[in-house]
Amino acid sequence: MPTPLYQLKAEFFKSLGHPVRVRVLELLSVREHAVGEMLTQVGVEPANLSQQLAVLRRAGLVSSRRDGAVVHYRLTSEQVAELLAVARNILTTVLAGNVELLEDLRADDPGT
Amino acid sequence: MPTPLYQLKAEFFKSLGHPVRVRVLELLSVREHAVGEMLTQVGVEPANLSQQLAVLRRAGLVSSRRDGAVVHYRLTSEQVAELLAVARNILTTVLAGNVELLEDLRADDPGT
DNA sequence: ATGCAATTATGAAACTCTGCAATGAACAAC
DNA sequence: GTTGTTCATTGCAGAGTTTCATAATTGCAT
Repeated sequence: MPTPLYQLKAEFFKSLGHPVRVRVLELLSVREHAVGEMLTQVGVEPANLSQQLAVLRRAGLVSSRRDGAVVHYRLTSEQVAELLAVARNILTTVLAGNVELLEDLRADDPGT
Repeated sequence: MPTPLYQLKAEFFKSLGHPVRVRVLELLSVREHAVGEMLTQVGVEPANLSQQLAVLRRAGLVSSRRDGAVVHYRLTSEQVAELLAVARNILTTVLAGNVELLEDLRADDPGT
C-alpha cells in the first residue's frame, strides 16, 4: 500500500483534530448553519471561526453557499455525522475503561 | 454542552492524525502485531514507532502486552476498525468529488 | 458611501515531529 | 552472577506546523 495514502488519511483526521472544528461538524450534522449562528454557539472570534471553517473546506468536509450577506455551511456528506457517532462510541468505551481504572485505584489502599 | 468534551473529542481525532499511527491502527485492525512486525511493515526508526505507539496508548486506542522480549499490541476496541472504514468511505466520496473537479477543469478549454 | 457579514493576512506563542543518544527489560552464553 | 545482545521505550533538541489575536480586506445590501 502506497505511503501517500496514509498521509491522506492522516490529513483527514488532522482536520477533525480541533475542538472548534468538532463542534462545527456536530452543529452541521443536525442541519445547515449560517456562520453567524455558529458564532453564537461556538463562542470564538469571527476570524478564528472562519479559519477553522477554511480548514474543513480544504479537507472537503463542508461546503459553503452564499445567500445575500450571510454564508451557509453544510456537510458534504452525511457520512461525516456517522463518523462522529462512531467516534463518540469509542470515546465512551475508552472513558469507561478509565473509570474502572479509577475505581481500582480507589480500592487500592496502600496502607494494608 | 460543556467545552472540555469537545476538547476530548478533538484530542481523540488528533491521535489519529499521523500517517504512522493510521498505518499501525490498520495493521492492528487485522490482528494483534508485535512491535518488530510493525517495524518491517511501517518502515520507520524503532524509536519513532515507539513514540507513535505511546500516543495511541495514551489515547486508549491500543493496549500492549509483553511476551518475553517482544511486546504485542492490539486494539482496545474493534470499533476502531469500524471508524477507519467509515473514514475510508468519506475519503472516497471526497476524492471522487475532486476527480469530477479535475475532469471539469480538463473540459474547460480557456481558448474557446 | 456606510454598515454588516465573513474572509484573508500576518506574526508571535505553543505544540508536534523525528533522529540521536541513553536507558530499561528479558534472556542466552559463559 | 555478570557479560553481551536484542527488543523496546524514553529524553532531548532542532526544525517545522498549528493556533489565535489583531488588523486589513472583500462582498453584499441599504
